[in-house]
This record gives sequence, C-alpha cells and structure tokens, in this order.
Amino acid sequence: MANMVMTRKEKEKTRHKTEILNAALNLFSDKGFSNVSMQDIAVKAEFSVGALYNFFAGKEQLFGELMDNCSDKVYQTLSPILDNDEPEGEKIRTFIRANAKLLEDNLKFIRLYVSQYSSLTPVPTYTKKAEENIHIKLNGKLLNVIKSGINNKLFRPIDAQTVTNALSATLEAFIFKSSENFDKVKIEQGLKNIETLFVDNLLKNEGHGNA
Amino acid sequence: MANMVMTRKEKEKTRHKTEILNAALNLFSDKGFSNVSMQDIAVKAEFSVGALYNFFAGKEQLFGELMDNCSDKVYQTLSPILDNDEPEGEKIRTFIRANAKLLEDNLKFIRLYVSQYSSLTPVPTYTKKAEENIHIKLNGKLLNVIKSGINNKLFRPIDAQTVTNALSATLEAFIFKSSENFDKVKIEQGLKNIETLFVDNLLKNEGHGNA
DNA sequence: ACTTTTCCTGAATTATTATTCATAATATGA
DNA sequence: TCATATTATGAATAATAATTCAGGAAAAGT
Repeated sequence: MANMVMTRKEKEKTRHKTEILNAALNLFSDKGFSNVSMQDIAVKAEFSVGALYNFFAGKEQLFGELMDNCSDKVYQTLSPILDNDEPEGEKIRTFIRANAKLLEDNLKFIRLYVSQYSSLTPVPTYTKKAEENIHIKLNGKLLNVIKSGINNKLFRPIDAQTVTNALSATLEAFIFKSSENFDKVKIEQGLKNIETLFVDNLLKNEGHGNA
Repeated sequence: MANMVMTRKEKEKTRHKTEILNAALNLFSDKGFSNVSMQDIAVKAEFSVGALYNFFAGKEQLFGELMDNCSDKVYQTLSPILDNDEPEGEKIRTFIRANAKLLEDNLKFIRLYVSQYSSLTPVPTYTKKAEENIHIKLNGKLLNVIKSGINNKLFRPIDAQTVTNALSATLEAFIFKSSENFDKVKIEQGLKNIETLFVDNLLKNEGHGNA
C-alpha cells in the first residue's frame, strides 16, 4: 500500500516475501501446484521451510496470493485498453497485440494463469474465484466493445457473445502454447494473424464506409 | 482384441477392469489426478486397494490407460467426419455439431481430456504424448479441409492455420465449459452459433456462386 | 472331495509432504 | 553491552496416500 511510510524492516520483509513468491511462481508455472513441495520452494528461495510460514499461512495461501497477483497483472494490463475511447476496431486490435507484451514481461505469470483456467479443482476454491472474476470481467468488457462496434455499424451484425468467446479462447490457447518456448517474432506474427482473422475478416463491416 | 475367443473368465476380468476404469474416470474428471487416491478409486469400484494392482501397475498407469481410451474415443468419433467426401463446408459443420453427441455420450471422458490439454505436467509424460498426437492429427485434418475449401474457392482466402487454431480452441473452451453442467439444448445452440460464426461469417466465400 | 490356480482382501510398510516448534541467530533499543 | 523482540532454522511430528504382501476366498480342474 503506502510504500513511502514503510520502515526499512518492513521493506525488507516485503522483499523477502516477494522473493518467496517469485521462487514459487517459477516452480508452480513449471510443474503445477501438486508437484511442487514447500521444500522445493524453500530451497529455491534460499529460506528454510519454517520461514515460509512466517509469510504465508500455508501452501494453499501462498498459491492463492500468487494467483491473485497474477490475475491483477493481467487485468491491469488489459482492462484499460478496452476502456479507452478509441474506435472499437482499434481497441480490439490493441487488445490482441497487448498479449505479446504481457507474455514477454510475465511469461511465468501467464503460464500459471492460463493453466489454471481450464483445470479441475486445481487448488482451494477461493483462489479460482478471483481469477474467474477477472476472466468474466474482461470478457464482459470485450463483449461490450464488440456490441458497440456492431451498433456503430463498424462491425457486421454477428452474434457478439460467440465472437467474444471465440476470440478469448483463441488468444488463451495461443498464449499458453507460446509460453512453452518464448519467441517474440513468432508471437507477434501469430497475434497479427489472429488480429487479421477476427478484425479484418470476421468483424469489419465491408459494406460500410470505414477503413 | 479378439472378443470372440475370450473365455468367460477373461471376459470377466475385462469387465472388472472396465469397472475400475469407469470409477476412476468419474473421480478423476471431477477432481483431477492428484486429488484422487487409490483408496477412493477402490471404494467407488467396490474392490480392495490391492485388487487395483492386479489390473494396473500403479496409479499413473491406470490414469494413462484411461487417457488413452479417452483420446481414442475422441479420435474415432471426429476423425471420420473430416475424412469423408462431402463438400468442405459440410464437413466443418458436421464436425462442429458432432461435439454435441460426443459430449452427451462421454461427458466425463471429454472433461478429463480437455482439462489435461492445457495443464502443466499433469501426469507422467508418456500419457500426454498420445493425447497430443491425436490433437495434432485432428488439427492437421481440419487444416487440410480448410485449405482444400480455400483452393476450391468455397472458402475465402484467409490464413488456414489461424482459422484452424481458432476453431479448435473455441470448440474446446466451449466443450469444457459445457461439461460443467450438461444442458443439451444450450450445447446445441452454442455449437450452432459457432458453426454460423466460423462457416457462414468467416469461411464462406460470398463472392462465389455456392450456397 | 481335494488340489491347484486365480483372484481378492486389507492391514502393514514405506514414502512423501505439509506443518509445527524448540532453538539459534540476528537486529533493535536502552 | 545487555535485555528484548524479531526472524530464521531444520529436525521432529502428523497426515496422507501409494504400494506390497501374507493369508483367505472362490473357481477350475482332477
């Protein structure tokens, strides 16, 4: 919260916590929740097992915080794009392209985030909640942009919900696949293709006078 | 294999094995691999824990067989559709619609199958292999159908690989979501929307004389 | 009916891990 | 420098769960 009024000690504590979360992120995003032990995390973070419990009530809580951070990051990056007041077509293009940067900066985060989404009871329920909410919120915004584009006759009159779902699923699958071995060029090319497919071929209203 | 030359005993053994696999399927598709114990499976199948080991070398092998069956089912159902000699547009429509029946008949299977696909090291590697192959094979066929449709000018000249990925991801996400609470009507409606989106709005070549 | 083979049972064994806690190290403030 | 408070350590504890196996039941063969 108020970073300025933190004592040195508090800052140090925060830093330690971040280090642990970071170690955990690397492990979880590689092997998944069940295949990582507190030992593993402790070793990677260069703390003792016991120390972890000074920062987190347990493994699930640790994972929970991680997922929350992770979801926030995704939301903070993507949500403003859909909220600004560019033309709908541009919003969607920017939204799609933004995934490249998101992936570049937060490879591990994204991998974990996406992997959780279509998994069966991965971890305690409460965690999944936050993530799902963000998913739902983002998809809601996307839906509105598409509806609005259709109303403005920028887009063709097609089923907005179905396009939204399709775009969302397509992006997610692409992102997950790309996170296996990161290649900036390929990612940008792939996203460009998705952009062309959805905006130029599917949405754009040819019959109308807009480029 | 040769069901006709099986002794009564062999048939019985096969039946028992199937019962165990079925119990396991129900549990795994609900909770995922790590959250189901051999105990759980034994109880549900009405066998003792020990008995399970007469049929399977261990938990991972059991899961492996399940996934293999599961993948086969998906492949056997969907692959012929893409192989027949209807016009490309019809193939794709049929392919999309086939997911309804697949889901109805094999809800649990499908749920498990899809959940595994975008998960991190779910279970031993060898299992995922089979499943990925099927995925790759199906997507390859789908890609060929779309390419062929483009060549025949039935479809618009768009990037075939990207459409394939998009359709595949969209279907998978829809199927996974639908498997949470099965509703035949909603599923058929949803698939119809996907069909319209991909075939009528995206692929179909309006400029050409085909319906 | 008896022997042999096959299959099943479930308690015991073994492993793995999350979690705790007494102890030690370190930092803080007088 | 010494007493106090904070934080870290890692061995011990407690759960959970996979796997094994000695012994028992059921079926098959004689």
